[in-house]
Amino acid sequence: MDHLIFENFSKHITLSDSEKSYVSSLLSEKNVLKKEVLLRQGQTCNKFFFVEKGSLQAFNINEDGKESTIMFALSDWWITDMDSFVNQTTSNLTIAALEDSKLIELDFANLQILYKELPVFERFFRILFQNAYIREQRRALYNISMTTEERYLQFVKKYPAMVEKITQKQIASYLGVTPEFLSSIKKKSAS
Amino acid sequence: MDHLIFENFSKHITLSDSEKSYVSSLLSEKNVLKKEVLLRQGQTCNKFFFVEKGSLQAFNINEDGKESTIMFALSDWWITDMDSFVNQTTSNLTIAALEDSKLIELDFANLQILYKELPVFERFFRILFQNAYIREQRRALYNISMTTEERYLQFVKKYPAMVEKITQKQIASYLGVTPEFLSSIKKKSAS
DNA sequence: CGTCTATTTGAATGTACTCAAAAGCGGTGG
DNA sequence: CCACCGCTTTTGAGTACATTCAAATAGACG
Repeated sequence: MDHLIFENFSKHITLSDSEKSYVSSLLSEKNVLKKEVLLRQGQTCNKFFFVEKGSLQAFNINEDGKESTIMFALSDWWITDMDSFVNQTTSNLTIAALEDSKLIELDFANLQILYKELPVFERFFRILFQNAYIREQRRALYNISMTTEERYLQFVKKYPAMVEKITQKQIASYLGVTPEFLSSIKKKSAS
Repeated sequence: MDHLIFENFSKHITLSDSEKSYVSSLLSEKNVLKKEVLLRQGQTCNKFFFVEKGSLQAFNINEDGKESTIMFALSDWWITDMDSFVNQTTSNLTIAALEDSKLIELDFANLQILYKELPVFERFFRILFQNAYIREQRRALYNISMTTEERYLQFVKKYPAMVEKITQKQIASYLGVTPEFLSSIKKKSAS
C-alpha cells in the first residue's frame, strides 16, 4: 500500500509481510486539498491521521475568535485531537490542510482491532505517545520559562521545514502572541 | 507488596497473582523526607516514581535562577523526567518531595525487562502516556490561549488537593508568572 | 489587474515584571 | 509556650512586555 507509514512503523516495531497486509486492510488513504477541513471543532474525532505528504494544522478558536495552534504536522507525522479521539468526546480542535496532502487514516474502531490482533501496536503507540508527551512537556517548560523572542527563535531553529510552509500569523498563533507583536520581535531580533 | 500501585495497574490491565509478585520483584519502595531530592538537574534520571503517599514536585531552574514547575504529583501519580528517563540523557529537572512521602521506584533497566516479560505493560504505559500527552496538550492550549487569571482559577478548580499542599509561589512557578503578580491576581479575583 | 490577506508600523492602553519594603506565618529552639 | 528567624505573601512605584486599533505597505492568488 504505502511506503512512508510502514517505514514509520518500522522505527519502533517489526512487521511480517502478512501482518503488513493485514494492517493495510485497516487503513485508508485520503487525499485532501489545501484548506480542506478534516475535523471541525465541536465534532467527535474518530480518525488518527498519518501525513504521507503535505502538511496539516490543528488549532482551536475561542469565544473571541482568537486562533491558537496546538500543532503542525508535516510528512511522517501523526496527528489527531487525541483527547477527542481516545475519549470519544467533543473536539476543541479543528484540523485542516495547509496544502494539498496525502493522508493515511486509522479510525478509532480499527485501532482497537489493531491493539487486539497485533499487540505489538501497543508498543508502537506506547513509544509514539511517550515521545509526544516528552515534546509537549518540553513545550510547557518553554512556554512558562522563556521569553517570546527565545521561543520564536527556538521554533524557527527546531522546525525550519515547517517555517517554509506557514505564515507568520500561524507561528504567532502557535506561540500564543499577536502577529503584530511577532513582527516587532522579528525586527528587533534581526538587528 | 503495595496496594495502591496495583490498583493503579488494574485501571488499565489485569494481572494474575504470580504476575503481581513478579512485578513486585522489579519494584522497590522508598521513603523520603520533606525537601529530599530524588533527581537533581544535570543527572541522568533512571527511575520512574509512583507516589504511594505524599507529594512531589518536578521543576527546572534556569540560568537566572528562576524556578519553573513542570508538574506536581500526588498520591496515585507517576512522575519522572520522561525525556531524561527514556533517552537516558541529562535531566533538565529536579524532583523533590513536598512532604514526607512513600514512593515506589521502577528503574529503567527493570522497565525494559517488564516490557519484555509482560508485554501487557506496553499497553499499560501506552495508556498512561496517552493520557499524559492529552494533559500536556491541553496545558499547552491553556498556556497560549488563556489569561493568567483564567489559568490560575482553572488550576485551583482542577487540582484542589494540590492547592492544599503547595504555596502560592509554587503555583506561580507552575503558571510561569511571578509570585507578586499571582498575589495581585488573587486579590483582584476575590473582589 | 484587482482583491484579499499577511505584514509592518505606530500610538495608546493594559498586562506582567523588577525591586524594595512591610506584613504575615510557620517552625524551631530556648 | 513564647520569641525569634526565615520564608512567603502583600503592597506599591517604576519599567518593560504585549495587546488593541488603525492605517499603510507588501504579497499571494485567481
